[in-house]
Amino acid sequence: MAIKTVFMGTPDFSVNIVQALVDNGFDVTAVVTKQDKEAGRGKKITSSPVKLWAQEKGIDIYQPKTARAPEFIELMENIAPQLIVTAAIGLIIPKEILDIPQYGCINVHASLLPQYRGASPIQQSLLNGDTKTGVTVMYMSEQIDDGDIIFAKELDILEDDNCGTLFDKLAVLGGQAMGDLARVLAEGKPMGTPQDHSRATYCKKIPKELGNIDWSMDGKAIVNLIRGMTPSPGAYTFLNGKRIKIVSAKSRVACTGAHPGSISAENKLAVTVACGDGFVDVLQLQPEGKSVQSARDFLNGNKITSGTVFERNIN
RNA sequence: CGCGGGGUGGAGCAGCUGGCAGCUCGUCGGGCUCAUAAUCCGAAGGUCGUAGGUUCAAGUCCUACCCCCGCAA
Repeated sequence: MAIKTVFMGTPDFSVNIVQALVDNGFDVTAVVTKQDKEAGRGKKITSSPVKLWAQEKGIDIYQPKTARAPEFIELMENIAPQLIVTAAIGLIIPKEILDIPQYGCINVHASLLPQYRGASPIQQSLLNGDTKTGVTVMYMSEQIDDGDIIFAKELDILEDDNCGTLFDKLAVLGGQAMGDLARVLAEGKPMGTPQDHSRATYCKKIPKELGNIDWSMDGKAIVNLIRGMTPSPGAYTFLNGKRIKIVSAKSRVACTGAHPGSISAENKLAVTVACGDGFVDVLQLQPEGKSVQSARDFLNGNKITSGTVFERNIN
């Protein structure tokens, strides 16, 4: 028997989850997603990925300004779903709605809770240089990501992973988790295990200024910053008054008296930058107005001489 | 009509005030090397985003359009 489900989510990550719900036999009768907004060049009106997906599938779409609105609560009562699944919905769900479905309101969160509750779990785990992450399937409560855990799936973070690749991997893992969820629900409403609240950590929305690289930091920290900020909003630095995004890099510890940020153009395959405890070999970058290019291409087109310095400000 | 950068041989770039299309890399052939992402010699490869216009002459000036990208949201 198909479980009547309402899905709530907004970004691409969420699309994978709903798609997986459909693939696993859930009866997704409606999706709730954020309102359309002006975005991008030319300020065009843009719909959320979940909305575009639902339009294609012909599934009902609701875009409340706030989930607390009485008419929205009433709407949910009328739909009377047996289950609500949420994934990265930018809305706070009131208790009145949490209590509607018999199977509860289940959230998919991109971290191993209780670590990284909040808005930017994937970014934070990379910024901290973690080697393991995962997705947690849990009941929603009235507090942020603190509900009882149904189950979690782990994933190793590789050195080459950045926010973009990890996002994709976790979206896939989240999709698999929906398959697991379907099997669990087939045996009735599962019991959740309370989180160890004493070990909880929180992460807020990442401010884009964080991407401004401080070359005096340790190489490892700079590389983790780059990994966590890429592809969006990106880690950046300035050269000759122009912003340059650093897309990927490796670090190595070495003795150097070089001024942090100064470039040594010895290697043709990397832009080698001095940092706090050695060097950061920049492998891919993106000058303002250009597209992403390899360090090799960058060096071919720009006459970089040793002593050129990446700055923190426009100057 | 939010602000701005850009579309030039396979790649990344230069080409100021219009007058034989250049640089770095790659590719192909050859030399030197135990060897090489090193080095030397040589070669191929471009309707300069598209369509018009100005001019004796346009990559270079003017007009319209298409595409890519950064910022801001």
